[in-house]
Amino acid sequence: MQYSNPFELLIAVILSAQCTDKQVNKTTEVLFEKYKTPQDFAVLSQYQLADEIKGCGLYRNKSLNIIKTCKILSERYGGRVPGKFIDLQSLPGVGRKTANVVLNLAFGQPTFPVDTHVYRVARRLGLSFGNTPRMVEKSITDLIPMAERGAWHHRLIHFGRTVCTARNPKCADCVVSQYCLKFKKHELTLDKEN
DNA sequence: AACTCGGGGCA
DNA sequence: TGCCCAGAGTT
Repeated sequence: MQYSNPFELLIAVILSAQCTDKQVNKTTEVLFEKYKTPQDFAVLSQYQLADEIKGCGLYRNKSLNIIKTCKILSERYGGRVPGKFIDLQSLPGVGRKTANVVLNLAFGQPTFPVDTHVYRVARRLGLSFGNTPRMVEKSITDLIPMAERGAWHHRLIHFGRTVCTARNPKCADCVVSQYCLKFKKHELTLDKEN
């Protein structure tokens, strides 16, 4: 994702939940042409914004959250995106994953955003010392050099979408099944439903 | 832990 | 057509 400032990045990442980057790019290309600042978004009605972002799904939640977030940004943060995790995560529509994406891409902080694919793959392969999202996050962050974070993020996601899927993982096609904790413990099998 | 939101992607 | 989902919030 290439966005010209932290605010556009934040909005784009909020929109990207359960939605493809392609759809987000198509939506934001039009959206940021009309509205550029938190103040521009804060005065929109929920229905106006919902209509603009409809293509990204979950539009009722997202439009309401974005408007709330933009009001907070303009009233409490001088119209700027805060650079602290605690501040970001407390914004409506912003969870651990979104906050970490913004911290990494907009503020250059060494975070590793953990989405559902990274979360699942890390636990199955035993890349994490614990099962909670923040333990997976810390384990992965410690394990992978920040210079390679972006590349590994995409590799793990692609791996999770194509091979190490949530249901019916393709263990027969998996090049690392011999190292997989779940596979060794027979909690994953070659063809049974998981 | 389980549910909801929802259009898009894909078989 | 029907199933799943490159998340977060609520109960």
